[in-house]
Amino acid sequence: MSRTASASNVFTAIAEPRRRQIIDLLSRGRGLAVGTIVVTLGLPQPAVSKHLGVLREVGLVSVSKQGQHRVYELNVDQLRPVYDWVKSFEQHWERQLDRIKVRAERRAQNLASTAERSTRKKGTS
Amino acid sequence: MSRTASASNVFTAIAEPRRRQIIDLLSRGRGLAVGTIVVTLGLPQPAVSKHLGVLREVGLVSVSKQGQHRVYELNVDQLRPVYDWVKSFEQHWERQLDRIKVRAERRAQNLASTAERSTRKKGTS
DNA sequence: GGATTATATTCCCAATACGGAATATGTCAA
DNA sequence: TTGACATATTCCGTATTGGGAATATAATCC
Repeated sequence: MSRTASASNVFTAIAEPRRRQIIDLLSRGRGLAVGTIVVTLGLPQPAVSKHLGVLREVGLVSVSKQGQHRVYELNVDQLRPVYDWVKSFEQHWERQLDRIKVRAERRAQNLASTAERSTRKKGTS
Repeated sequence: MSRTASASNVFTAIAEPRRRQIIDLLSRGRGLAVGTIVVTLGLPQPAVSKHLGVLREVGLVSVSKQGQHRVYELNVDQLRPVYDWVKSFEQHWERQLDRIKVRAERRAQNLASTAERSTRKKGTS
């Protein structure tokens, strides 16, 4: 299994767009057979099986046999490391938003006082 | 530049552990020279430059020349797609937490009633 | 058993990825 | 200019990736 060798971590697993698609698909509709995924995403079956293999390997999905199909289910908790990592930057956006807000307010102030001044001028002229 | 070719998206860029290290490092200490990164992470300089190249290519960092060094700065907003994607699974954790909570409460109830029963038994015995 | 369906695996291939060593480029200082 | 730094780029080698086609495995139905 060549493609799975170094895909030993979740970050690598989710780097693939198709795999994120599969994850998205699995995140709604609890438990999907491979065939469903194949049809829904319009990918060749071997490709889907391989991607599912990678996801399985890092624990992002788990399988259960159900008759002649395998039903795949998302183990959403395995995404936690990604969530935690990226969440640690949340504050930066907030800070940035704050800066933008402050700047906007300052601009508004300036506009207001400019308007006031020009109004006064108009009024006095 | 071989490694940068298909690393055209942020998800691929952050798949590399070293690159995440670099991002982490840059996230504190606004603006770092390459040499600082090299020393701090203990990686060979060419490796650092290459990784920075990838990060630059996807817009995750930006450079400014400052004398004879280049100062790299994190563009944290470029991590937004990752954040947004993974955040969409937040509710699943909450749901899971809810389930756990409910189960815990049920357990607590059972324990309570068991305790009550045994107390009553004790009391009546 | 034999055919059919569902899925996994294998093989082959072109395209990268990443590391290391060497080298190029750019900047400052004397 | 020469030399010392700081950083980027190139070259090379090996490993890995993902796709496609073919095939293997497994379960189901007749």
